[in-house]
Amino acid sequence: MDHKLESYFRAAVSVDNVVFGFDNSGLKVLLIYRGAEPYRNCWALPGDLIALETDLTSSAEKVLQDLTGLEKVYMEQIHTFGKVNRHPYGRVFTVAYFALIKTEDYQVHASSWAEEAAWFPISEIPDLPFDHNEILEYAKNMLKSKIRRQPIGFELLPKYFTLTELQNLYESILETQFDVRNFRKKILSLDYLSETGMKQSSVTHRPAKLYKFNTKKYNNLVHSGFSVELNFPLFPTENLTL
Amino acid sequence: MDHKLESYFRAAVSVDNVVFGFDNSGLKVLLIYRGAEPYRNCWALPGDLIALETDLTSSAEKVLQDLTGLEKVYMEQIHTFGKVNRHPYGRVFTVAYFALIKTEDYQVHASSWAEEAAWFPISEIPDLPFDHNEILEYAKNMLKSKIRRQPIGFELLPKYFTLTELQNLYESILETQFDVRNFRKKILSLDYLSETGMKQSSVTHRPAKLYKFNTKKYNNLVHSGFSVELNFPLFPTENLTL
DNA sequence: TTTAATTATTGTAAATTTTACAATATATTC
DNA sequence: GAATATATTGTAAAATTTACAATAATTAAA
Repeated sequence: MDHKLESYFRAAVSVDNVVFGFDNSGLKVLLIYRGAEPYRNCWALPGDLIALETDLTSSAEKVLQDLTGLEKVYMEQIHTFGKVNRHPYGRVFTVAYFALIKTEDYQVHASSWAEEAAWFPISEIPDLPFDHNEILEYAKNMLKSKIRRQPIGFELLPKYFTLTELQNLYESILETQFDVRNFRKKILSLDYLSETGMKQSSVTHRPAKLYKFNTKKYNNLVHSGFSVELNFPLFPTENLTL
Repeated sequence: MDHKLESYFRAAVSVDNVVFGFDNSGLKVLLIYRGAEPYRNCWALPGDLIALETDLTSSAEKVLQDLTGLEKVYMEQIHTFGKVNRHPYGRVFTVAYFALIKTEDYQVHASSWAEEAAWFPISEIPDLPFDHNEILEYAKNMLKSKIRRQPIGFELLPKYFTLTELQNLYESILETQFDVRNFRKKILSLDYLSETGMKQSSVTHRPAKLYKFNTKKYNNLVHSGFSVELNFPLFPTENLTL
């Protein structure tokens, strides 16, 4: 078997990141305009081949940092895609990650391998090269399923946010609507939000209270074994099945 | 960059399967005794390097089929592990899968690269080579989390089973206990089990009714958008947080 | 300063689900 | 038929979820 061993060591592995952001107009995904072959001059997910001396996790973080300049971002591995012909240059497996970033903290960097970077509304994603559309679908489903079980939504919001913003975020991701009173009751009952005492300013109507995610409270809850799942549906019995 | 391109194509990718089985004495994992280097003469997860002409998914199925002779088994990708030094022969990424099999259908095959194969109780797993213990932890958590949301438990049981067996299965996987009455009410209310009209035989006590998983009912439920999550806790408020 | 416009905030009763808890039924073996 | 062993079932209390609309706070305009 030893004489065959080297025949296995001719694959490449890449990471592809699905970077989600959120603003008042909804959920967004960051795409780059490829400046290099293959698929030069196409919008695609930010990704790169992995250097053999770099850990998988580090590679994913590096791709994101090169693109956004952000460190310590919420990232999670989604799935690995490995069809034989998914890459024109050879056998390339790709490990997909998703990342959640606060768009207000983000500065566009056109990085080495990207001529441009831009936010695309989740509902207006163009045809992407490789299997990137499939990866994006996976990422969307994972986000949907994850936000129901863990308070990751806060990674997409500014440090201080209103309950209305939070509700909009949940509604965008889950593609459904919630009753205002029930949503607030539920999210506050989970007891990991804190009032900041501050209010919105420069709005032309009653300003909303600003809340923040209370990491300490949350960790205590999790540590004490409390379930922090958000039970849905909360409104006109929408059916959410995974 | 082209002159560097080939430097990326020197990785290998493997699949490692965590194969779960279940019998009256609890949850089991299938391990093989390695007959080849590296880590010859160690118990390890069944896995193999991927041939470059084989799709990722097919490779995972092939490893399992070589080992068990089973096709059309419930399999799902868990996670990909890619630390630089996880394999002594070079840069090897491994994609971990878990599989659920009905042990009664299973025939032990000592396959090409395995001298032996044996079931290990989930609580008695030895030290494993590579990062296999870590992979197994991932798999256990995934199974725990998945069985709460999808009726995959049936993949581990015989075609016909009793509610007591089903409860034992859930209790083994979730490492908790349920009240008999509440468990039955809940699982029957989900309405994807059918009575078969048959009963246990050759037991020395009141025989239990045999049920089966009704795929048609289940698909209808899912299709009609019904949630088939099993809400826990069902018993002395055990705290299950993910 | 009043009015209009806009969004924020809050309570409650009904329905549903979950929980806690133990007595009775059905089979085999002796 | 008595002993043994497991299977099966109901109900009331508690908790959660649901459905539903009036009032509050701010700015801009009149």
